[in-house]
Amino acid sequence: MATAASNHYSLLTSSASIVHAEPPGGMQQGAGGYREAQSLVQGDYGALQSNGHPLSHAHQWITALSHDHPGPGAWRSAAAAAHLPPSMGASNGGLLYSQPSFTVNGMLGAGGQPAGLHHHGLRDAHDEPHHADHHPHPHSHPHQQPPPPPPPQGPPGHPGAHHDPHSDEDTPTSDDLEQFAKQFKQRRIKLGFTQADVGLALGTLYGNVFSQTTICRFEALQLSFKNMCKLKPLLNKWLEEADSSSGSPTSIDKIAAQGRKRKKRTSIEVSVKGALESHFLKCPKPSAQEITSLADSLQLEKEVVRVWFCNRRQKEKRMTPPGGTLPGAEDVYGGSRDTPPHHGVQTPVQ
DNA sequence: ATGCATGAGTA
DNA sequence: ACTCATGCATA
Repeated sequence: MATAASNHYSLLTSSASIVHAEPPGGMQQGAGGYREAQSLVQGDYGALQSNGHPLSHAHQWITALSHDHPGPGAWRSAAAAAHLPPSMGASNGGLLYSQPSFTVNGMLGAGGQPAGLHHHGLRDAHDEPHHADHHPHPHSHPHQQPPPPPPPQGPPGHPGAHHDPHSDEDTPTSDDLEQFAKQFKQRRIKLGFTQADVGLALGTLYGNVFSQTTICRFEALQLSFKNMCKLKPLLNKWLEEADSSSGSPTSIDKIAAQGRKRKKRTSIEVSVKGALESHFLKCPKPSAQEITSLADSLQLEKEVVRVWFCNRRQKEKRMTPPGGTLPGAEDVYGGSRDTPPHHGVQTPVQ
């Protein structure tokens, strides 16, 4: 039977007392109506400490980066870019990451490190040509890989002064990002932090919490170019703080995702995935009706199919292609790429 | 590490 | 309705 399309989401009502036991086998594919329900409980994230925990952290999404930016670099304040010497010798063999990540280790100086003091705006200083690079050609669906290596985002002052790629000033190149990501991972591991730890630390440091997922994707360069650029400064700063205050108290901020019901993850059968794959190759952007009929033939909710395509497209836009450069189909960097002699997308994947 | 999902911002 | 950044849940 194809895929389980559960239509009732577990209500993770606060606290960790409920161990939602989902009986496998109860897969009913009813029409989905979760969209409606979700809008009712919108905005419960920040206010659901029903346990009586003195949790006062409620600001997580200050990511209100719209079109109101400081203009001159927001990050280029002072942070001395401590370029990390590539002296790491051993790349760990892998499975040493612990999910629990309750490592009470978030650094944060208790003595001289006012963590949550002032979280300056983190909006990415972008005038980002959201569509400045949009497909010049009216048709041709192949794909478009915009990330023009370095978006011309010259600071209002003196251009033509690039020399050190490690400086958090100018926009890094894809190559820089790749190197940074690698070094970051090594350092992080050596310091004994998990990806989740870093995510939390960033939250306490700047007010922006990130999940293990995001850190993981950063290290694996599985984010968009723009996103990578945005996170790099933060992670860079974390590194500085990390090795600087190694052994400081910690502030375990437990920001759990409570409340809000999330649709249970739909498992799509491999065979069905294959079908979707095929369609994607033919048409990466099917129309609403296309999706509907496709969903019908595959016996999936329309939403699921729609989301699948969305996610699929995003994947295409990531930086590093899965499993390295595909033979004959590698052009993640669009046409404006002069194939640098060095750096072959390698994926050591821990 | 990754698949499916949510939501803000846009077009 | 899409893109994009991000994350819960899961393999």
